[in-house]
Amino acid sequence: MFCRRPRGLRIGLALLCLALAPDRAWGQAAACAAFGVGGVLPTLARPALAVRTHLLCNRAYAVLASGVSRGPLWSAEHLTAAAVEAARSLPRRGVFAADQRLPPSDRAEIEDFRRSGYDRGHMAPSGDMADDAAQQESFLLSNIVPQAGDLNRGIWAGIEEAVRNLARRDGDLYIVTGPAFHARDLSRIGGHVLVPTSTWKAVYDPARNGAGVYVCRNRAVRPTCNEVTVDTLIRVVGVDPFPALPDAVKAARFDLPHPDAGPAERRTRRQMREIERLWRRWLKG
DNA sequence: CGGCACGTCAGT
DNA sequence: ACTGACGTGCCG
Repeated sequence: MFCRRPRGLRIGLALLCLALAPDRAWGQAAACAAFGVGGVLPTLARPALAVRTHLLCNRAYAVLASGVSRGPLWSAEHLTAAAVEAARSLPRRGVFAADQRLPPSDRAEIEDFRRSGYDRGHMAPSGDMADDAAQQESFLLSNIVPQAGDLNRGIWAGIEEAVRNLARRDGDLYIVTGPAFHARDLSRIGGHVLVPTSTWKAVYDPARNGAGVYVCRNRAVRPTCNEVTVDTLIRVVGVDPFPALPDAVKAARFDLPHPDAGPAERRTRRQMREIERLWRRWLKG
């Protein structure tokens, strides 16, 4: 992970690579670690996810970029109330750009998203960033996945806002955001960039010593969200957002604030059929 | 992701 | 009318 090209490396070689890493890489890793609970960044519980990954450190978040999905697997932040205050008075702007730290074979390009039908969805949100430089870094495509517009601009935006409000109220939060890919229905845009089936946001609240995860279906028609435990995220997605947390905290349900209701969702034909089906089952007993 | 439930449809 | 393969949605 610390090496630029982990392709084909086995454990021993990876350790060697770690030992030989230049000072700058060590420094980056150390700075990065501060974004994780207890100084520990997220880990991958599913080994298949680890191929062609690159750990990238930014001013306000760390991200693990995948050359397979050509996007982030997780973005980790430590969001403070002070940062939220500063972000509030900062104009929201930035320029989407390919992340030149990644080799061309492992990164998304602007053209991949053009006319794809998907929004460029931030993992670490631009609205969390307290200064211009940090905000610009959030627009790097290593922090971006293809996201359904109604999700990105609807309930997902509401979740981001609700989480910022929680950070203001409780002082600080550790937040890890990422995509989930269901092998059953994978698609790509631009021939390269994998479209996630869901996007999720894990939140640890030190003030209340609790953690929970928002999970949203990344689809155009009915992009609904729900909450699950950290345990469920680890089992299903294969990312442990908070490895340093005790098992009891990961297993416990924890109420996260509900997002502000987005624009009223209109009822689709599919949804009507579902309602009819449930109604029939109810009548049967 | 995997497991279950359900709907569709083609072939008996 | 029955059956199994297949697709799709939901859930944790």
